[in-house]
Amino acid sequence: MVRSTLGTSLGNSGPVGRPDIRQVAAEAGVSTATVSRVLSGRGPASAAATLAVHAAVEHLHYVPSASASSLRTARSMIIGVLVPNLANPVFLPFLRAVEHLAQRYGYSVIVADTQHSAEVERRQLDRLSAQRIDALILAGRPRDAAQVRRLSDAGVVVTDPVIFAEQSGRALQSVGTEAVGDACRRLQFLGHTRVAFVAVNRSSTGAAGDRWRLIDSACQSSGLEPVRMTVPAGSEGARGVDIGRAGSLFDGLVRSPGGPTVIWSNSHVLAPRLLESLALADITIPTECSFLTFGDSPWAAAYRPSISVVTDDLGSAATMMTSAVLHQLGAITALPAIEVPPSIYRERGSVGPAPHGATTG
Amino acid sequence: MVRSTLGTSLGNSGPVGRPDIRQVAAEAGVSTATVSRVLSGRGPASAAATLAVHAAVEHLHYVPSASASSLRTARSMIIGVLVPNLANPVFLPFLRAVEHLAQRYGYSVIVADTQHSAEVERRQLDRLSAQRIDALILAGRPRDAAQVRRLSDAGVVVTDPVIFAEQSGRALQSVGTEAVGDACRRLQFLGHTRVAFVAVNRSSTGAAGDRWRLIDSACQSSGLEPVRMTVPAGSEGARGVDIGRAGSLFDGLVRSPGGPTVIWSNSHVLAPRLLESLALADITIPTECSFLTFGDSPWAAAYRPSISVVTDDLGSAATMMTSAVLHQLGAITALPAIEVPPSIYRERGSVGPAPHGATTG
DNA sequence: TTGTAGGCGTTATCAA
DNA sequence: TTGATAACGCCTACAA
Repeated sequence: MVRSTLGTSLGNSGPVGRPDIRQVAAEAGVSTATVSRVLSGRGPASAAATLAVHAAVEHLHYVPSASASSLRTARSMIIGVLVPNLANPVFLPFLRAVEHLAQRYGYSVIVADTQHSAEVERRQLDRLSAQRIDALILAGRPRDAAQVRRLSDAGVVVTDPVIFAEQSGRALQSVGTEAVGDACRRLQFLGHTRVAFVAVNRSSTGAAGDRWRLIDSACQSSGLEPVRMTVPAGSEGARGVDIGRAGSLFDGLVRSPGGPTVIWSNSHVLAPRLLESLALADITIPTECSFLTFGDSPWAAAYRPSISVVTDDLGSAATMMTSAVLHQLGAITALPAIEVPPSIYRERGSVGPAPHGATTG
Repeated sequence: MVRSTLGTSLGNSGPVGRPDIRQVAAEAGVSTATVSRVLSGRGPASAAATLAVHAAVEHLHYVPSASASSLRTARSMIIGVLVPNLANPVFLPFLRAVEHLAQRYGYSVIVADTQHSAEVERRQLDRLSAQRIDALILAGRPRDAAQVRRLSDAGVVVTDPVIFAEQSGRALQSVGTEAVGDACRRLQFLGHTRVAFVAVNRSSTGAAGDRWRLIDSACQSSGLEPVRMTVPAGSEGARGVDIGRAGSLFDGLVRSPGGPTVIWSNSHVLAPRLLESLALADITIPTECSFLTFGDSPWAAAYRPSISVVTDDLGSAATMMTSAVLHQLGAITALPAIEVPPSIYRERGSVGPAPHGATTG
């Protein structure tokens, strides 16, 4: 009989392979079935057997193979998280929340960064599919809905994507709606008329598009004039915005009569670059121009003037999504009745009254 | 024969289970062995067979089970990343780099956040062990070296932890040494004498300890007097530092004769809180006190005065570590001869000459 | 170039 | 309460 060549590759004095459930059984003087029952907690086991098994496990440092278990039980105990762009820090609290909750219930988390590419997304989903993930948490809208649906059809628990659009009915998806309205009303009250929403020029679909629609409609309601601006995407991760160019852009824009009196940054990553551009153009905040951004952080609060934000607490959102997922997976019995954390408009020093005379169109 | 109850749970009209390699074989009119050979690329296969198999795969949306494959081949195609604290944004580029490289070679990445807890770490390592990860990347120093060694003994490729200590010989671990020296020499040149290194009060071992030793010895070489300060750890993730208290702390400290003229923040998360504290105490930077921090970001650059940093490009470090790992795993043949990206002292506006009269001890 | 068959480590069934 | 045993889906040595 060929015991396969695997694991025989090393000399007999080298590190011995991992212990088997059979070795544990032998050491404990019971059958493998008993070991399995004791360790999984499913099925009866005498106190004596339990003790013996645990002793053997300790002694041998036995850790059961997830592959074998998954194969047998058809549950991988893995949750996949599909992130549109891991470079964006907003996903860190998100990921963290998912990971914390997941690990508490014995699940592992596989991160898959789409890198804003349909091709990468396809491969990532294939990989997650291969891993037979029990659940998929979408931190952004997937490019290929069909592939996701296929996973769902195969029994994977799939969440709705976390997006910031107004049109969808789901509670988690409406994140942002109210706060954007609050911000717009407030800007209007302060005498502003024209708002420039600035996003990085990406392949159209994405959070920016959703947010734009959101802002657009909120502005209409408040009688504000929204303007959509894009800055070119630079090299990933480094300094993405050509600051000099953006500086002159703002210079001509903000100072011209009829120009916007509010700059609204689409993302927390973009904001500091825009702020630097404004500083280079010697535009003072909030006297000449108010400023706000999506996404909060200690840095935004520490900046002078401190930066107003519309923020979403993605961590809480992730906790809720993960709870729901774990509930569907049967890991949590009662779904805690937590409300969706509303997004918040947090006004700070960077938003002030519109500069005099700016209200004349 | 009992075909098990799994997969029979749903009615015959519901979503059908995932296709099997046997179904693919049947559809393609070949044997399972041929399917396996075609898909893995290992072993011969005729053009006709290859074509038929691929057609069947497309048609059935077949994705091979990683569990089964792992079980058989003893390779999980999973890389584990152990992070000491996912709340810290410095790990985002790190994680991103690992994930990008890993996925390019077919590996999935499981994130395990230690949450600065030995107990959580143990469970996380157990889980990673259960998943039979092929490699473990340590983004921080593990509490329990023994457990990690056991993984290593079991054949898992384990990296050295990314730490910032001076004592170790490995290139990747020396990240930080030079730059800290640069910063100290520069501070000395600017007339500074006393440097306060501020860290969050954690359970001693960690990057802060390593960095402290690093700074301590670098200061000695430059004739600077280092002082170690800690601020209490607050609720995780929220506002971790009691700003009011820290403010008064700095007030008494910086303004007293013989007090430090440089505040050096241990982390990029801590920095904005300290800055806010300094602002509350009306301490002006860099006139009254210079400021620098570990870890860079667009926000640090955008801050006024812009913040000097000692930064490490953990993304590049992660790329290197992952390359090395993939090399050891046999996924990459030739290890690219990239130099270790040296850490950099990036002086910006927040560091200036020592205030007059401060040099008298 | 292809097919047959056995086993990877675990769990669940069933009989004792 | 326990143990023997048959799968889970895939890979690969070996024979054809």
